[in-house]
Amino acid sequence: MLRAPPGAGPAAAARAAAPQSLVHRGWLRGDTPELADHHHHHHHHAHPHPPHPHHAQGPPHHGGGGAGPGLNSHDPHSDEATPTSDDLEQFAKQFKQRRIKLGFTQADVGLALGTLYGNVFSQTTICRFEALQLSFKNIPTSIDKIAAQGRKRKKRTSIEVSVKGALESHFLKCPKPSAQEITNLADSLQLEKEVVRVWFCNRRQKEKRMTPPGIQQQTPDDVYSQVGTVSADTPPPHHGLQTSVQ
DNA sequence: ATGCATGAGGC
DNA sequence: CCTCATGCATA
Repeated sequence: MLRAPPGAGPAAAARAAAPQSLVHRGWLRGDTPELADHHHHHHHHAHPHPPHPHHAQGPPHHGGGGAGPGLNSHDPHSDEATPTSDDLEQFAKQFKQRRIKLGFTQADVGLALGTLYGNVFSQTTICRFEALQLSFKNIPTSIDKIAAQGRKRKKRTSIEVSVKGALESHFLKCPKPSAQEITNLADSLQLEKEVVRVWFCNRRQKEKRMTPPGIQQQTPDDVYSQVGTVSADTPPPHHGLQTSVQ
């Protein structure tokens, strides 16, 4: 699966990466996401805990699937990085292509980022970023998360396919069962209540990633009926589907 | 690439 | 307890 980078360890990866303050504005609209060495870069060290709004809700993210209609309510006030879903998509795409071209793995990138900014990203995060399954609510939070880890993680319980099927069935009927329902469902399936509860939580998250706003399953005509409502913006065709896997 | 798990923050 | 963002471990 993951193989060592072609004659290049993390060191090489670190040497190569150098976007600007990834955790800030530079990373969404700055110059091209060049992984190749750059020029100036005043390393303003990563601040411990800026009063970042941990996670604001309201998913402006849309799946890479269908072209994202201009649903952005770009705040007119000249603050700054009000990332456009469109920009993100383009950036992610270029980012991935560049990364692959240079022969780096997602893990390499995440590690390199950590080496440079003390902000480590996991392979998972890089992967989800490239797949546009991240919302950018808070990029710098990974620090909080990894810092909080110092506990014994429960072994991943593997749920049998048959059981998964049963859970799926219930999910279709009731995506959000009550504590009581979870309890007896867990009982009938011989699983810990917590496992079932978490399963539903994760299943709901998955649902949102698979059916994000922007996935019009209606007739193509419908997508055109909304132009002129939000903005006279011209939605670029984009790609149809993200089928390319590593 | 993705499934299950952990945690923060919000009701 | 839920939602979200993340990550370890795994298929």
